[in-house]
Amino acid sequence: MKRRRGRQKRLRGKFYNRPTSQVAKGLLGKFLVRQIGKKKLVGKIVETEAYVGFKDKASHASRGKTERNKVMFGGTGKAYVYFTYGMHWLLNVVTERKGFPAAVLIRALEPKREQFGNLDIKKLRGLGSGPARLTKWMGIDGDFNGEDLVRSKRLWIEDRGEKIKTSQIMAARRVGVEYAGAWKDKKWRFYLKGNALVSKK
DNA sequence: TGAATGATCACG
DNA sequence: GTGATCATTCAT
Repeated sequence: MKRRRGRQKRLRGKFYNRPTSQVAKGLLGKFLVRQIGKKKLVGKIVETEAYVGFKDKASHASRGKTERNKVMFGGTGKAYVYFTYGMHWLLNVVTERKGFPAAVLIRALEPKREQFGNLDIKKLRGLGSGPARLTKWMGIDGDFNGEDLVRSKRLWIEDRGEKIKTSQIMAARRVGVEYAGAWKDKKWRFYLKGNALVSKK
């Protein structure tokens, strides 16, 4: 039996070094891969949010560089992982040029069918639907802060040839940023239309 | 709707 | 040092 191969392409720096909303939309339909020893956890990205620049009041970077957010100011394609609410880890991918703080929050994954075809939708949501759920599922914590997704052997994003049409991409207000003044109404959350793993409608 | 739960940030 | 806040989730 021949193994089909060669269709999976890891995303490179060029993909991430673009305007953040474009990257956020571009990540929909790509696959987040977590390699743990010989095991792989794979989930399709179905929901993202863009956090852009110094002015975005919803962004951690709006009040300048700090110990926590410094990865956002560094190179593109790095993971920005932070702890919040005293119990949750959230995963972002850093975008745009060095020195300009911007990132895409990964909000929901659709666990790959081959691994989880026997689970009902409720259990799949428990794994991948929500930014803190997916990090818990994949075992992503502060140790991954600054991880280079272009080179890492344990975490990356790849293109598996799935094509997403513009008409499938929905834009909405971001979640949990009511404090952000006028910026709370920016439609910088993107998700795949009709997908059951999206965290909020 | 509210509790859980602790790092981070602004302030002084 | 201290107190308020928080890019969430789960149980009530």
